[in-house]
Amino acid sequence: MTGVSADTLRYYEKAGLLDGVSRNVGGHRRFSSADLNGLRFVLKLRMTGMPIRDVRRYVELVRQGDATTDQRRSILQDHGDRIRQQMSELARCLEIVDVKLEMYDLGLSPTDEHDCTKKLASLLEGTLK
Amino acid sequence: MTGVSADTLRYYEKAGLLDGVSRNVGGHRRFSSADLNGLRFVLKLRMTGMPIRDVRRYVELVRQGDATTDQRRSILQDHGDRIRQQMSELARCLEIVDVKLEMYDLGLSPTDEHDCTKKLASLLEGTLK
DNA sequence: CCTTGACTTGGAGCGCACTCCAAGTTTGTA
DNA sequence: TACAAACTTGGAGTGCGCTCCAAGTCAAGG
Repeated sequence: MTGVSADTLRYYEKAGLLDGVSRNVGGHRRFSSADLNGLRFVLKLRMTGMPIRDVRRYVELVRQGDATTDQRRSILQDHGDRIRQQMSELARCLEIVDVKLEMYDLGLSPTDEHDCTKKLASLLEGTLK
Repeated sequence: MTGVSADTLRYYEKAGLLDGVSRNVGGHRRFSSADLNGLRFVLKLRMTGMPIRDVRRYVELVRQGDATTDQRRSILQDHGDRIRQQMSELARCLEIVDVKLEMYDLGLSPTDEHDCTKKLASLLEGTLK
């Protein structure tokens, strides 16, 4: 349902990223929809580069209840900022890849001296923008 | 100059990510500005998640000259697409983090049933949007 | 010339995040 | 009830990307 492997699920639970996944009589895991949404949120944090130990820390704070909301808020605020940074960094890199592609589409060798190459060099050196 | 460690530089060269870094008489590396821009481009690829083996492949194609421009163009096009995917994925995750933050800012426990919680659940389940 | 610090190499080690395995248990279908 | 498939566990193994180390060489200031 979430695209993660059973092994990863078990690993996440053991690592403390999933809280209170209940079991049936035989001991098999039964994921409630709350478990599922917890997992989905954890996956969003992971997908955006939060290390497992930090996710664990966040999940621990959730378990500790309302007294920790301030800490959690600040964790998420910081993480949101990091995501925004990642996005702008990706945008910068994409620009460079696209300029390089533009060069290829103009049929230029990447070692040629040319306006486009210079633009690329400026971008790479960070002397532009 | 680029923020990468000397060890990483040596590792990248050994791995075939840097082409033709020249040496002085004593065998010490002397990075030309071309080397530097090559490195900077490699770093853009790495920063956007291209694995080292794929960067090596790209660099090998560059070394092989003009006959490989088509392959290189398609590599960069595919990679550009992946970057765009990453960016939209980050945007989706950021939206969810921001909704969660909104909940915290409203002073709600994340386990409360509420409009905002429902919005978050819809986002997590992907039933919305 | 001498010393100190930065460089060279090959190779070992590390942290992260899974991923796989073996041996045993539970579940669902015929 | 039999049996295969899917689950359980602890722990070992894998791949990636560095990062560190030891032993030796080179470079620059006093």
